[in-house]
Amino acid sequence: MITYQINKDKLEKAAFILKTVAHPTRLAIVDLLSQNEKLSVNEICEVLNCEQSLLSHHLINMKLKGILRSEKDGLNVFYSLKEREVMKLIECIEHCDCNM
Amino acid sequence: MITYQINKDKLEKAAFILKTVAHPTRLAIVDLLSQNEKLSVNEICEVLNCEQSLLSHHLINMKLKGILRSEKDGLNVFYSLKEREVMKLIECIEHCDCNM
DNA sequence: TTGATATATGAAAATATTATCATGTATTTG
DNA sequence: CAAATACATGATAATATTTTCATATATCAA
Repeated sequence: MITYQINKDKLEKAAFILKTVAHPTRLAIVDLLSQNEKLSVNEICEVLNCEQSLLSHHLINMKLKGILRSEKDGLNVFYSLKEREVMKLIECIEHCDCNM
Repeated sequence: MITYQINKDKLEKAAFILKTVAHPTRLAIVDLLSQNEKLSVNEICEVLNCEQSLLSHHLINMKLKGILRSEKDGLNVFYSLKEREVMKLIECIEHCDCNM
């Protein structure tokens, strides 16, 4: 008999966070921000070579989901990691050698 | 000037793995299998209360992406975690307190 | 105030994922 | 062999995500 105790809520929450990060561009954003305290949309835009509006959508989405925070300074908006824990995901994935 | 060295390939690979796991049912599967060396489709089906065919799709998908392995034994097919590293994702997520 | 720059917004289009259903295959049992 | 069980498959439908594009807003500088 298999027992299973994990909270369904927790799973959904976790999947939700994972989904937020499970995208090359968004993963790159997390990665970038784990190496740079804060970056403006424009800076990220250039480094990642991503269309401004699309990047904006991503950033806002990630902020909404609690992964990033933003702070306005004049014309710029600087984004930074809200939960530096998320960095661990990247590390974990980098060490994980799933064959594909 | 921001430097960015991460391999684009690696990001895509990582996002790919993450996507595979970023789903409540699939996360539950990983979780279940981290606590039980191997389980048959039927067992997982019952514990998760998931429709057989849908579960099969999930399992095969996860196997295809290198997260699970399967082994046939008579009528049953037993699935197990191929990369126990993936468990760390769960732990990580559980400790991560992203506010949502 | 005008123009330029940085970012956001929202609708629509393109694409991908997830779920459902009907049916197929393999294995075991009687 | 026929029936039952466990699982897989594949098409389609339902839904969600991602991208694009046109435009809006805010701030700064001249």
